[in-house]
Amino acid sequence: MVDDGKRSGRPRAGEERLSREAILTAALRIVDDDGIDALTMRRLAATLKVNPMSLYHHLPNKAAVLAGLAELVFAGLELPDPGETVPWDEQLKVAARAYRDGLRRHPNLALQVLSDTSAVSDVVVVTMEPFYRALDRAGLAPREIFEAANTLIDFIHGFSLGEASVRAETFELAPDLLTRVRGLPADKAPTLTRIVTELGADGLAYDFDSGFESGLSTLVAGIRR
Amino acid sequence: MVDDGKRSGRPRAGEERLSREAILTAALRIVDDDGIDALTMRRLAATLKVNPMSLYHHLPNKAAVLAGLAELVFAGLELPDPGETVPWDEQLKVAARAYRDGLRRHPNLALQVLSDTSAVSDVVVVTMEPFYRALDRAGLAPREIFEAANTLIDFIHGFSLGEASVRAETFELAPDLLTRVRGLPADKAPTLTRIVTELGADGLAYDFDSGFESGLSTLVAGIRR
DNA sequence: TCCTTATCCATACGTTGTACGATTATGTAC
DNA sequence: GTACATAATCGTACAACGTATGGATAAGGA
Repeated sequence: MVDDGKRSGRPRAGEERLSREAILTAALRIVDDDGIDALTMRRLAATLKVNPMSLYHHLPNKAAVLAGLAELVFAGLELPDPGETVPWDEQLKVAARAYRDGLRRHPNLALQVLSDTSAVSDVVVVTMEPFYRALDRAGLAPREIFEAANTLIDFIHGFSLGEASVRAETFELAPDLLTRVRGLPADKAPTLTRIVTELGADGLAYDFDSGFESGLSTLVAGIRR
Repeated sequence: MVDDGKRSGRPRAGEERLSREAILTAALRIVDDDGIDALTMRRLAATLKVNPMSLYHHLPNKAAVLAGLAELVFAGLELPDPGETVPWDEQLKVAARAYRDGLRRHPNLALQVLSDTSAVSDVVVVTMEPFYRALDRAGLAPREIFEAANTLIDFIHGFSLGEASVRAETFELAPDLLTRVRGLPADKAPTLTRIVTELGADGLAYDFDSGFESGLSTLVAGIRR
């Protein structure tokens, strides 16, 4: 009989191998490395060198693990706030860029994060303060602040979702769109066809960064009235 | 031995019980009724009174079923285009509202639809033509049309995602936010705290429709420069 | 007629989430 | 100390899942 170090009862004080935090950290690593489908309770337990059932003492089920991950990502968001050193519109953009960057750090989690309302709303009210501050400085009424912030957040969410999905498939937008449009009957989408041919392959080259900046500018311009 | 009507070989001509379309339609029904997790190959087969393995003759795997559903939803999107009977900004809004409505018709699929790039891009180029037309009428340059359309679509996606998630949990935003904010240390989010108290419970009452309209107006104003 | 291909079914395998109960240590009350 | 509730872990087991494999039967072209 070999003592492989595994013991079956409660570990001695200070020797606990598990905690909610440790589990979530390991889970985040798995998801970041190998995608959300790679996260199974068994694999998670294995990386923690623990029996799968031990996880259930710290988290009630797998859904709670996923929710915990969303929470983790959101808690890790720290939006910088340059305050009054810059105009309000720049202040708003800085926060928006940081928000996007935070989501982008864990692309495999984008879906989970963006759709997990409970995790989101717990932290989001504090996280979004820089948005509110900037919009307040812009002179908006309370209700307008609220609505403008929501609009901006929705844009970032939609953008991030697209960015995460597309990145996940290593998808080439420009050439794909070109061939797609060329395959269309010309009268199906005349305006699109004209735009694409006017732009040509080079002009179509799209990158996410400039797409994001463009959207941001449009939104800020709209908020300014 | 009872003949229960089941026969094990190829069905006679005209008696086929399956087709890609029939499978997807049944799948959509399951998802709409009981959510995405309720969609299993076994249940799908059962509702079609067919052996689970029969599905695999028409679709290679479950992922293809999900992709097919996304495709179905997108194909069902028909954006009305009032054309020149209204100003370009109204034309844009009409298309945007229809797009949102289309997504809202299958809230349990929102995630799948919005993250399935391949299904999306195949149909989306045609579907979005009304957007391009309206933006063209606004006098934008080709590149600007492209960017503005993307921004608008991203906003709708983000908005729909939030709407679908929240609806799925029958979540009450206003009272929840109030209690949440009241539980905060007052200096954690001063601007938010001030806004919320200024608005009060009534002013906070939020409904998705007006939130969407507000975002739409902001975006249109931004596009107009 | 023969042969390929299309459609459906039966069986079976590996993987998943997790219910249940046993085992051992901790912390508190006496 | 002794007793006991509670906490942390492990072992076993099960139902449900996606789907690989292969067989049955009919369709349709050669």
